[in-house]
Amino acid sequence: MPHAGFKQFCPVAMAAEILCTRWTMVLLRELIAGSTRFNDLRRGVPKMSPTLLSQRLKDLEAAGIVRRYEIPRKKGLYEYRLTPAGEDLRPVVEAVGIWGQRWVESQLSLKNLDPSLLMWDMRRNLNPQPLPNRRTVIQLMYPELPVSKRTWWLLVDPPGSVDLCWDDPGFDIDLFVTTDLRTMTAIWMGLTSVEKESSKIDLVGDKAVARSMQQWLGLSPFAAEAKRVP
Amino acid sequence: MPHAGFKQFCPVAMAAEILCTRWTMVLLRELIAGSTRFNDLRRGVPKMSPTLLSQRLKDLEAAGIVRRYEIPRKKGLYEYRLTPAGEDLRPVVEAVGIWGQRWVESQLSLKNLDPSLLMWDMRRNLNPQPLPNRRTVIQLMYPELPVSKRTWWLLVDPPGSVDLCWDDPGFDIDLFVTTDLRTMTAIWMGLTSVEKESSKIDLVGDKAVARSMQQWLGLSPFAAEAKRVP
DNA sequence: CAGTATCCTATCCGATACTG
DNA sequence: CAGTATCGGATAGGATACTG
Repeated sequence: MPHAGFKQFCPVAMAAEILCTRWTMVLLRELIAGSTRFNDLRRGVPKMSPTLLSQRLKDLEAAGIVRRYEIPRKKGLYEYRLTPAGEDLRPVVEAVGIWGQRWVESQLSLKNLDPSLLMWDMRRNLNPQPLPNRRTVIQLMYPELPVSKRTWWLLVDPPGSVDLCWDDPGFDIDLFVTTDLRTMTAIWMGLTSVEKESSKIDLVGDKAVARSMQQWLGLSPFAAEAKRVP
Repeated sequence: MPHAGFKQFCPVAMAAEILCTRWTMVLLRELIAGSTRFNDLRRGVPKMSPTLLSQRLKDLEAAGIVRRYEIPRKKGLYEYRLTPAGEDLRPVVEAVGIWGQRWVESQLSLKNLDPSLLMWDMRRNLNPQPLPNRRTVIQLMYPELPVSKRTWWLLVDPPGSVDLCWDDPGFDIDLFVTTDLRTMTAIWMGLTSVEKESSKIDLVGDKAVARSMQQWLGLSPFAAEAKRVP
């Protein structure tokens, strides 16, 4: 009988029974990063089937880690929110992420490029502060990708709203960024920098916005952690 | 195809691919607690089949987390030791254990009683310091258990050696402890104390050793973490 | 002591399509 | 939008016995 428990009273074992099932840690990361709606979660774990996502959310609910609420005055819309027990998983997910950033070889991570995921994360962490105090539109283009995933727009509306579009929003573009997905991902992960990769990045448009790119690009939460793998 | 990767460059996902497979977290706890030999590891994860243990150790080796050494001058004896990457997993395992101690209901943990595991852990964490400065022998008895698992002996030899026996070592006994496994486990986990459970524990022998039981019993590494489940 | 070898199956999971 | 329904298949892993 695969997947009985570990039969250990140890808290590590008990917790691992809940936390260390396939996809769970990744889903928790997504919840902790702030996604609450089913389809937002799907975006964050695109390779997970909706059936399994649904299943895992139920498991987490049964474990007291998330709760499902209907949004007030919106019939049929739901939110998954972390309970205090769920919030308290933040140190766990952080520890896992820090270890991954330190010890997993970049080559391996960079085998899993995914523009939707990257852009979704960039949207989440983008820092509007260095940008002009007006609506700013940045177009990112990865020429090597098929048309449907090639071009993306980030709309930044002061003071803090950031939107991601995969269709031309029609506004004037402040900055055109053209590069390859691997370079952009490596920068976002903190493995390199805009400056170091300047030969691989083409920036056209507002000089100030271009110059502050490394700043407004909010990097991965783990970007500051240096690689330790020998 | 079950069990491909998550296809995410995120360090949490990359790390989870390595760390969140079945048994791995529990095995890591055992390695971090200090077990190095194959059969010691088996003792720490008794419900894991040797085949799978062997498999996981190979996986961990491939991931750069453990290394296998032949013990010098002892042909055929091996040790599994954590690499720096493995040592750096300590914060991960700690975070998982702390969360488990805080949020997993005691009832659930205490469904997984196991005298061998408990005694093995008691041996590891026992604190000889409050004991007399001579060889001290403590007999633990769980009358409800079958004979083969009923009686255990802890041999403490100053300054720091602690042995566990499951056959009468023959020495004079300083303290006879008789209780039930659930009570002893709950105490060891920090869920209650020797004093609170005094009605369920029978202590016969050296008064001083009996009185300092709560002290020399080295508790679980997570015992200090208070339950938070509502 | 330190593992292999073998067998077998329960179950997890991926894929796809569909619904209120 | 927020999930369910259904299906098949791979495989992880449990049980047990055995070996140098």
